[in-house]
Amino acid sequence: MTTMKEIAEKTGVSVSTVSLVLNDRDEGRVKSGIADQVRAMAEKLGYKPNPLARSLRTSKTRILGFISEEVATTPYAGGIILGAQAAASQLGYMLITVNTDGEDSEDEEITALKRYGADGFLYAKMSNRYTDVPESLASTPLVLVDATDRQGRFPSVEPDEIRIAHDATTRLIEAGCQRIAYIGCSEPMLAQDRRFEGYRTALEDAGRTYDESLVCNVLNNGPALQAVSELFDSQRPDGFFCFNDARAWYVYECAARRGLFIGKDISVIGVDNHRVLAETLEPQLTTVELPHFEMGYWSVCKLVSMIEKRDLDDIDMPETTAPLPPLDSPIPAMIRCTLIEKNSVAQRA
Amino acid sequence: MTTMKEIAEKTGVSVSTVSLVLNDRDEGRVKSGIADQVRAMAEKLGYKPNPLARSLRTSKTRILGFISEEVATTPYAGGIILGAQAAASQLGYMLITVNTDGEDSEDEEITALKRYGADGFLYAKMSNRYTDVPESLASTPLVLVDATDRQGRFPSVEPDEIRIAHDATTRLIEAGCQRIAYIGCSEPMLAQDRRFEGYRTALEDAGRTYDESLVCNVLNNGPALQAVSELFDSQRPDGFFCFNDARAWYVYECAARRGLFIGKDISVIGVDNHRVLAETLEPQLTTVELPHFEMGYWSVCKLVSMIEKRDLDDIDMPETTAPLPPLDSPIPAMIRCTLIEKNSVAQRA
DNA sequence: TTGAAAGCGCTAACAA
DNA sequence: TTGTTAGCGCTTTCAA
Repeated sequence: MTTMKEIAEKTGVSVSTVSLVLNDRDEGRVKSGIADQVRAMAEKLGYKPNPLARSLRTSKTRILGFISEEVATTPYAGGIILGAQAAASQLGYMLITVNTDGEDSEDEEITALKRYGADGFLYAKMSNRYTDVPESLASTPLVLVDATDRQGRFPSVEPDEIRIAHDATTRLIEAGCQRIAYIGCSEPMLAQDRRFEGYRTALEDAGRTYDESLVCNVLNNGPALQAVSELFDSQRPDGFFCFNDARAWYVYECAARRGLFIGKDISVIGVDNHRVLAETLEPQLTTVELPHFEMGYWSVCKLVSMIEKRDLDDIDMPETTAPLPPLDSPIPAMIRCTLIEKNSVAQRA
Repeated sequence: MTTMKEIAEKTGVSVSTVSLVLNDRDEGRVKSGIADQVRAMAEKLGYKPNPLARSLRTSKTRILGFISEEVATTPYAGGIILGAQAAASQLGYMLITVNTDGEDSEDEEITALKRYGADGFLYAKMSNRYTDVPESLASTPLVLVDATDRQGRFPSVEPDEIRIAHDATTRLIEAGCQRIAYIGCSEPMLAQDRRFEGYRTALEDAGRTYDESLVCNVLNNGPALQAVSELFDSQRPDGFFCFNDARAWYVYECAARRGLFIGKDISVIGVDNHRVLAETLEPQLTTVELPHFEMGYWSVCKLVSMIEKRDLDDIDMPETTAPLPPLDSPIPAMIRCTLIEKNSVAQRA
């Protein structure tokens, strides 16, 4: 590893000059001839600054801590982390991802990260909920990801759940569904409340009346299938908006057992948390993809702008995001919908 | 943040003494009275060493790089990372997880990590394959995770695929299944070859003849369901060993469409890559969980033992896991798989 | 316009 | 048994 010292020696200048030049602080302070020489030598020797030494001096590490309970364990987390990493690397930061098992380890991991000098933190949850931020985090720059600070002290980046649900339900309406059910989540969380709201207002916006007997909130196990089954038979819906793919699966199962086909007899849109389902059932199940990548990406941009106290308007998203597919599907019952939208990420505060 | 200097001043000794004591190198070099005083003061002041400064001096960072293509994007990766993180944190290391999008970014990320001073690397793949290790990694301590070095230069930690398949198939035999099918993966990879081998030898070990018409290797999409369907009808198997849960899904689908029930009419064991399925279909599907946590954990132990050039026999797995072979296991490249069986297979008399 | 010098917090060889 | 000293590689006054 080449050091500034070597460059200084080989160029016949002092280390301070090298430092000045290589940090682009030479404007009007170092003769441009010298500056050029230094730069050339640095290039030739393949100089790369030693971040450790720099950090020791500046107490800025360009390290970001990404803290999540289960996030990194769940499939959909991947997108968030990927996005966060992309942004970090583009902005010259390094992302350290840490999983905490909920309780104990959390504070430990946070202190560890702090000692390594993390400049700021991302605090991510699995699904949008009101969240209490651990005290140990309160003193450093912090952005919540797919979570909302209960005390409203910290900025957060979250998907626009209402809109997601509104869009999905509207799709079902436009596909000609008459009786649209909502298979939700019976655990309390923002995502559930908001998706339900989106479902409801979409119906109302289309001039329909919301019918609570078409709603069924279940957990991810046990009696869920039974509950969906009952709804299926008693209400005979022809369209389903599902909180996630696990729930869409129950509908799928009901249909299979009754000899019905999704995309033909009934329409289903599910928010796709676990990519498997989309991959496995692709032709039949319509999925809504949450803008995970974008969430991660945007959170990091936000965080860095806080750390460096500057606007990051110049930073734009990479082109990885897909546009909304047109709604011209020939078979109305089969709506293929991959909803990835940059602007469906709502930014708060 | 308290520094050694402060401790030195408040205790009236020199920094070197403090350093000696706090690094437990004071045996016979510092009077025990002084040592005690120093330790007490450190404790009182809540001293934590500054890893940056230490690293700058020692050029050891206690940072480990975890590199994976898609791993962190896929659900089952979570376990590996969790395990790796657990081990790292227990051994006093920090894990930096990096996703590369395959080609370009890989070398970049690696160099970045190297500049941050990573002491060693974990290189993980999604499913056991022969892997070419990037040149940039060849010079540092390295352990492959769920992958095998094509040139055999680096140690790797992988599940015992043959045994997994053998166990699963045997289980089906014991459950009384007469015609056991294997739904495999048609992409070439070690895991597929080995699982197939395990399936086959299990049959033979039970005195049965392997029948190739009961084997169906498919991809994860398109014609897969069709192929499984045909096998289902033409061969009428009563037991299925599936390469992964996506494939178990096809069997599930076939059963549902024919009014059959898993766990009653047919038995299915699938290797559970995507935890969702286990959660959703828990009562019906028998799953084999790969020892992901253990793989991660053990890889880190192995890596650290290489870095520190010492045995880690004293390090044992946390309680959540099954016993592991000693580090100098006769087949060093292979880790014995821990089979976690969640549910029972349909029992036939 | 440049360089000398101090120091970030720590370790380690060497003196005392 | 303890302290002095010299850095690790970099940034940043302050003088020249």
